[in-house]
Amino acid sequence: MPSSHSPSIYEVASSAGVSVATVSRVLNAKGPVSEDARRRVLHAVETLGYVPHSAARSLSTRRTMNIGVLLPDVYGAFFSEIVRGIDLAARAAGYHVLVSGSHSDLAETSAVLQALHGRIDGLILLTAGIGAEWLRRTLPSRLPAVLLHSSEAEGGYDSIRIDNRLGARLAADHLLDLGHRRIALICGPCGNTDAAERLRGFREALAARGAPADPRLELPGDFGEESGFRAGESLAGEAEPPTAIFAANDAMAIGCLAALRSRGLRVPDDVSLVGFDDIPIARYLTPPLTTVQVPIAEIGGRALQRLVEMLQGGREIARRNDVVTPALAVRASTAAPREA
Amino acid sequence: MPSSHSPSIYEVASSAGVSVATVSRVLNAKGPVSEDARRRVLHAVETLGYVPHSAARSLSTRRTMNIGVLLPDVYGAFFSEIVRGIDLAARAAGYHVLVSGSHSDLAETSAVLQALHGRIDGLILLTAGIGAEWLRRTLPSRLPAVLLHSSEAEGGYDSIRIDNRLGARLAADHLLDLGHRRIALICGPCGNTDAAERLRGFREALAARGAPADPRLELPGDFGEESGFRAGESLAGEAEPPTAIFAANDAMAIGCLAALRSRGLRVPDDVSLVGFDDIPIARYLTPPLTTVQVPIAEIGGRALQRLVEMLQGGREIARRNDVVTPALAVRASTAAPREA
DNA sequence: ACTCACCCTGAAACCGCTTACAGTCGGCTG
DNA sequence: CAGCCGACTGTAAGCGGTTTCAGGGTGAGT
Repeated sequence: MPSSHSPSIYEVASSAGVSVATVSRVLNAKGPVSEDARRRVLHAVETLGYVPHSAARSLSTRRTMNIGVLLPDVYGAFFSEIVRGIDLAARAAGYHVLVSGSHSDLAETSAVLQALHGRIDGLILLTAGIGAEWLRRTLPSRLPAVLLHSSEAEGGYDSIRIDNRLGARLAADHLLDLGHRRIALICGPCGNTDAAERLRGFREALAARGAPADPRLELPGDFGEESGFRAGESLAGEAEPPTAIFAANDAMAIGCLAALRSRGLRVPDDVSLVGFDDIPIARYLTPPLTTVQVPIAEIGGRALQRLVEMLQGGREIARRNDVVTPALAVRASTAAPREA
Repeated sequence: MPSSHSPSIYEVASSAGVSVATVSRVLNAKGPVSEDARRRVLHAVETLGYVPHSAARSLSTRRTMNIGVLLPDVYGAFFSEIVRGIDLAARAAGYHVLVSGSHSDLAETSAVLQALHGRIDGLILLTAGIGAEWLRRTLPSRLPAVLLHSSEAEGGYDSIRIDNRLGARLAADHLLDLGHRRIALICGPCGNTDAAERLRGFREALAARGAPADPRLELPGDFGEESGFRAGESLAGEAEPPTAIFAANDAMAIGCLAALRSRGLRVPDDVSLVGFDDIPIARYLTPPLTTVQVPIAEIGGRALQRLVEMLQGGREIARRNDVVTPALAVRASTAAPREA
């Protein structure tokens, strides 16, 4: 039974008959220590159940060994995947992960950022929809940060982003190749740069092939299942429904699929459907969802590794703005249109 | 442009022409401060862009204002929901959330727990499958903790658990009421107490109604989609397939649904299917999944609130072992058997 | 005018750890 | 044998806050 309060390094030192400096040296493997002293210290640590107090350590080393992850919202499979990737890599590197999500507005985000001061060594920020100037104003300049999902290369910050335009083009081209001409789009939330880029890529692909651009076929959405469902209902109710639908993410595709089915439209026989993200369950839907494949967890892991490099390597590391190239996973939710 | 290093409380004090004690008093709204001094301090804080260093604060107050969340694994919608609930409540209470997942074995978990020492004020632990004695040996006795998903009332700890047996009975009774007699079960991972309880409730319900208990209809699973898919394939291949299937969680139900569909079995016409958890997409599946509804995010939120009460209320709070009662959400994946 | 309470304030002691610096000691070299 | 070097160790000064405690005003009561 250990004593009721956590022992400090002083108690370990006196129990081992050495000074605190020696205890510290043993525990951090720094500086020379005689084999005899080392043994005594380790023994004292063991019997007292000593664990260094990390706030104290942080105060003197100026490192906390934890990194912050700020998300626009903690919701759904996408979030879960990205955090999984980060957590895995963090553990390997000896870091801890402090997450925070559901930031309704920028003021709140900046409050959270403040509260994180001194609590984290680095930051991974999902910034879809956050402008570069806001970042520059709000992010402490000393805080190493990696931006995920930022729009263009945000000047001055490291970032990893998905080539959303390319992904959207892949999806649209796939549908065009199958012979579809009336293709609807379920957009993401306005203000979200990922969503905007996907919209742009989609339009470009259609324009490049001379497909009609019908503004009534671009429906609003918010990346949630519910909005996809509503869009699907609305499209199914059209006098002349589209023969294919591209949802800007998988969650909306799932909602849309449910709506189409409830309206008696079969996928892919009556309508083809493409999603974006390739969340784990996409392949288990009925029918399996054709979608733009993004290595979500891997991106999270890479972001963390990059951050650790920055933390260890100091300043001399060159900034990088990586772009991840998505691929199309063709499954059974797409087919040639009926009367093609 | 703020100076290149973060200002300390001393710089704020000298800039405001007061002592550090006064600055601290202003910032923490403790002790009397003249209106004049308060204004000067706040102004200095503003111009210097001062943010208190939380490690230093933690060292002297002995509180970190962050709580740890340990999960068996960071995966899927269930995790995401629970963290969302915790995060939301944490923000409201001024706490930060340190997550850690993917603990393959107990040794690793206990290492993580050690590393968390001094880093967190309290702990929320998803313990499905962790024994009480391990907890008592490993958890620092001073660390307030709330156990989620623990099996029985783990002596000496606060906990919130779902009544898994009841949930499973609800699901089974629903199927029995519809007239099903050959009901298959896709189990969760062995060693997981949630899974074990669900199995138990399922068997009890069948026994209570005199339904045949066929061990070949209890298939292994691991809470992942893939295992549900395999189970579904195996069941579809039977000479005499069951008329209903109860999957111990929604992810496996989704996998199973895909397998049944690919084998040409229709749900619910040929086979009824029930899941467990009611993850957000369950209602958007085709057909919408009948499932045992668990307020996942709410449970996370309650766990955090409970923890905060313990942290603020001190020792005089009575331990509680809450049980959350699930309800059955009947949707379109269940129907009376064909030849009933 | 003297006390006393009360409000406000600052000096200084912590919190627990790291680390620069200044030894101590034994053994080797010249 | 003096001198030096190198391996080891301890003392004490931070890190940046909070908090105790004593003291300096001020106004009221007598």
